[in-house]
Amino acid sequence: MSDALISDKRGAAVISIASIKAACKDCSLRDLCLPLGLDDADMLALDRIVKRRRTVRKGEHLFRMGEPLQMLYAIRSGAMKTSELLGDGRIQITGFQLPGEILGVDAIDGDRHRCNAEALEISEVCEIPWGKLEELAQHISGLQHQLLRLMSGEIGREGQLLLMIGKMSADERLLACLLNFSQRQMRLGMSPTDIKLHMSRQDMGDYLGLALETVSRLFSRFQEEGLLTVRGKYVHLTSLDAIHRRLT
Amino acid sequence: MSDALISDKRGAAVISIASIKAACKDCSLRDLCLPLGLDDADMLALDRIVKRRRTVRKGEHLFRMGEPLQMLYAIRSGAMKTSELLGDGRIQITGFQLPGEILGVDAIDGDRHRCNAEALEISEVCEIPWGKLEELAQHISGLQHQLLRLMSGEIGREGQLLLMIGKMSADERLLACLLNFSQRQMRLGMSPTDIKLHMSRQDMGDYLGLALETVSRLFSRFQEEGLLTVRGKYVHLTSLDAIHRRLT
DNA sequence: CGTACTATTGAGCGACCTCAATTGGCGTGG
DNA sequence: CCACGCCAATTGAGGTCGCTCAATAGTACG
Repeated sequence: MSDALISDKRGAAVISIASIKAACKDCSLRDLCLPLGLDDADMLALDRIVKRRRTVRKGEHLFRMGEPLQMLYAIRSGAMKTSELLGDGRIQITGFQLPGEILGVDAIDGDRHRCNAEALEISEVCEIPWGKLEELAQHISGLQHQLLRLMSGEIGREGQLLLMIGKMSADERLLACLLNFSQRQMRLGMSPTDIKLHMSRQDMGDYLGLALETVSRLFSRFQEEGLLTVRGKYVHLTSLDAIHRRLT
Repeated sequence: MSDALISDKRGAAVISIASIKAACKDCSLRDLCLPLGLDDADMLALDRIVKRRRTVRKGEHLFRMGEPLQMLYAIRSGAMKTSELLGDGRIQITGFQLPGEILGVDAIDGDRHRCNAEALEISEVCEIPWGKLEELAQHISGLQHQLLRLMSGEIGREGQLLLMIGKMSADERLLACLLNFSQRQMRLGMSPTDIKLHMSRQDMGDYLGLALETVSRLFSRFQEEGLLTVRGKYVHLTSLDAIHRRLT
C-alpha cells in the first residue's frame, strides 16, 4: 500500500520520461487499442489526457465492484481478470484481458463499477480519465467510433461466453477457450499454438462455469487424446485443425 | 434545420402526422430510451433520422446473424429475443427486450450482427439508421453519452446473466430471472408481482441454460412452496420478499 | 530442505438432462 | 357446438455429466 503512494509522489519525473517512450503513436499496441484509426493530431490529443505506465502487481485491483468510475484502463503488458460476485462468495469471471484491451466500460451506465478487475501477474496499464475521454470523443469522431466499437466488441465477447457456458459441454468449453486464447495471442504477434495460461485452473473454472478439478481432468484427457500437451501454465496445441473439428 | 424534416419526398404528410403522435418528445418511453436527457432541440434532431412505427409480427426477425448493420431498433411495444447459435443448432438466448430498449448494438464492432433478433409477439419498433445516429452523436453530446450508457448497460446485463448461468443453481436462476422481469415491468409502470411471460418455456430454458422440462418442474415446485402461482404465461409472485430471501 | 500453494487423480453422488407419456389450451372445420 | 388436430406445458422414470470430498503429487520460494 505504501509503495503505491510513493510511486504517486515520484510520478511527475518518472511519468514524463516514460511518456516520451510510450506515446500512443509510438506504442506497439496502437492498432489494437483505443488510438486505432486516429490521425497524428488526434492521437496527440488523446495522448495528452492519458496517464501512462502505472504498474500493478499480481493480485492488485484496478477497481472493485461499487467503486465510482474514474478511469478506463488500457493494458500495456501483463494480464488481468474481471469478475462478478454473488453474496455468498461464489464468483464468475467475466473475462481475461490482454495487452491492447480496455477495462472499465461496464461502469459507464450507473457510474459505478459492476465487476472487480484484478491483475493476474505484474502488469502495466495506461490510465484514461473517463470524463476527459468522453469529452474528447465528442470532438474526435474517430475516437467516438473507436469507443463504440470497443464496447460493442465487449458485448459480442460476453455473448460468446454466454453461448459457451449455457450450451456447450465441459470439453467443448475448454477447447473453445483455448482456441480463443490462441487467436488473441496471434493478434499480439505470438504463437497460436504455444499458449501461456496467465491464470490458475481455479480461474479457468470460474470463467467457464466448471470446477477446477474438471478443468484439470480435461487437460489430462486432451493430452491422452493427443490434442495438446500441458506443462503447468504452458499448453502446446498439437493441431488447431483437430481441435476445430472437435467443435463440429 | 427545421425544414430538413421533409427529406422524404414520398408521403411527407403521412410521416408528419405519424410523427406528431409518435415524436420522441411525446413518446411515453422517452425517459427509458435513447432520447433520455436530451433537450427539445436535440430531440427534434434525433426525431428527424428515426423512422417510426414499423410493425413486426410474431416470429419475424429484425435482423439475423451475419447481416450487415443498417439500423438500430428501439422497441415501442411488444417483446423481442436475441439469440446466438452453435453450428449444430444449439441455441443460447442472450436477452429479452421490452419497450424502451435498443437492439442492434452488438454489430457496431465488425459491422455485422452477431445474433438474431426475433419478435416474441406482435411488436412495434422505431428504426434508427446507424450511420446517421453515429454522425448525430458526434454533434450532440447528450446523445453520445446516452449511446455509451446504453451499451455499457448491455454489458452489465450480460455480465449478470453470465453470473446466473455460470454460478447459480437451476432454481436460483429462475427466481433471479423472475425478479428481473418484475423490476423491468415496474420500470414500465406495470405491476411488479403480476408478470406476463412473453416467451415459451423453451425460450426461458434457452435463456437460463436449462432444459424446458426443468423450467416447468421448477414452476410447479415454487407453486407448491407457495412462492408464486402460475397459469400459462401469467405468473403471480406471492411474496417478493420471500423470493429475495431464497437468493440469500 | 521444508513450507505452502497449486495441480492432478480417484471415488461416489446428485442435479439436471433425455426420452416418453399425458394433459391442457386453442383454433379450425365438420 | 363438438370433434379433431396441433402445439405448449406438465409430469414421470432413468441415465449421465460434472460436482464434491479427499488423498496424492508437483512446483515455487524462502
